[in-house]
Amino acid sequence: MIAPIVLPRAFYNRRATLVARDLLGAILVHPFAGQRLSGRIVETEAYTGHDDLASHGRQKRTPRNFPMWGDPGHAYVYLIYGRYWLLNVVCEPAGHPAAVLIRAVEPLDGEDVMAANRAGRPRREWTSGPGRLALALDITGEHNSLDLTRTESGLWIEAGEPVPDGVVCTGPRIGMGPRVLEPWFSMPWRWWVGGNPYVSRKGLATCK
DNA sequence: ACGGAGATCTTCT
DNA sequence: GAAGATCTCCGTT
Repeated sequence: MIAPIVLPRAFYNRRATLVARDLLGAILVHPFAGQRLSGRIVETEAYTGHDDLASHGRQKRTPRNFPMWGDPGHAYVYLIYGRYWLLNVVCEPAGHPAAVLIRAVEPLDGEDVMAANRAGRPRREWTSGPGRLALALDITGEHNSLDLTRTESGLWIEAGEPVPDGVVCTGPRIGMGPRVLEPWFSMPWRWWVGGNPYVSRKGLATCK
């Protein structure tokens, strides 16, 4: 068996929209409870800096959002609605706040653990959403700011089968309030694998 | 299938 | 005081 390739820092040291595209097909890995929990990334969203009304990078630096200003390739895990953890990967050079939200994965390894973590829910609902996948893979605030380019961190992302352009869809980000007008037709923010059952939601879509 | 409300922490106005 | 990169439950259609 060929050793898996852990995505290197240079992969993340680019514009968030490009990283969001190229993360499709990559494998998120979290060893937990003696097993390898993993999933194929099938949906992402890009968030950038001061000019992005929806991004935490537009706000002041705070105890919550500080990882966005750090080195690319690190995790930014934050609590939303006081209830769910959301996993992001930091992009762009340090000092430029930007990140990609992992919105959905397709379960690969550790399915029995995921099933237990998702308490009897149908397989489709294990990892089809940013909050859900964090529950399924046991990703929490303890993983905030870990270096995802090192397996020693206990959480990392491996290269997977590339997803060809013909299968990729783009659209506006999910959950944006009325204040945020998305120029998604000129600059795609949300990326997903067309037709994949684990994509979290339908929505306006451009597919090739 | 669809819509509304609640849970509950961080940040902003 | 209110809104938010969410999810689940419970109501009605």
